[in-house]
Amino acid sequence: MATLAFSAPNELQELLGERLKRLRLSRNLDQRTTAEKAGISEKALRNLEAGRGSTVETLLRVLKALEHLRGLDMLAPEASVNPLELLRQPKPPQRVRRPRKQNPAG
Amino acid sequence: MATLAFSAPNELQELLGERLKRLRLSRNLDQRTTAEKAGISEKALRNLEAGRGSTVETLLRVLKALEHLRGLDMLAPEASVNPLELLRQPKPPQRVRRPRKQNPAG
DNA sequence: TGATAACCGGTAACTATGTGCCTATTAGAT
DNA sequence: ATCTAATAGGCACATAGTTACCGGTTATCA
Repeated sequence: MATLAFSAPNELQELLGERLKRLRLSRNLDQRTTAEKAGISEKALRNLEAGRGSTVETLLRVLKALEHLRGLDMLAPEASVNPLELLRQPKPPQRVRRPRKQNPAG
Repeated sequence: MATLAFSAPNELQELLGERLKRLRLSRNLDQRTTAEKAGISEKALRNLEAGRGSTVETLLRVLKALEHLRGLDMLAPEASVNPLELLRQPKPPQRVRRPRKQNPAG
């Protein structure tokens, strides 16, 4: 591990790119085929793999092309609500709730 | 589940956005604080959460702000090489390998 | 070792996203 | 029911990513 400790935005993009590339290689797909399957240009794929900047759409298309959409599940889990909450709340919160005011300290 | 079955690029972006929003709410963070912490504008965060298009950089910054970088680990695992391969290959493949030619069918 | 496909990176034109600002809606607390 | 902060989205301009094309490098096969 250790890699995630850096966590500067650019480093993270490069890290993600490297991993996607390894994922692609493990699928034995070349850039041309992958880009084609994803419906993007080879250059966009290269930029993604090099951590040189991409869009979320490009990322998702590539994940799909690599048949790794399960990664999305893990990126942000479907429901991360506390089971306890479910018992009390009929519907999930739409906003963050903050106490309205401090006690006016009388 | 089921959600991932649709897998049209736009649907996926919206799905990802919804999940990120739920993640943020589960952290009890509002958009302003989150955007600030991530170093992006509130509008960019709104676009991300609404699945209206974002950059990978924005996504990663938000994940970091939500302290959910572990999601990246799972998105694309650090090393997805088959243990068996490790025994034979001194270094991981840099390119996809394809057989050069068919047998000229003599 | 030689051949060649896979990979890499630059540019220019186009398109999409980010930012800042502004107004409207509304969930949730009182 | 009322109040208000959180959320939502439009617009104009700045910035960043995508595409298509190019020539150069190099891993890997033969």
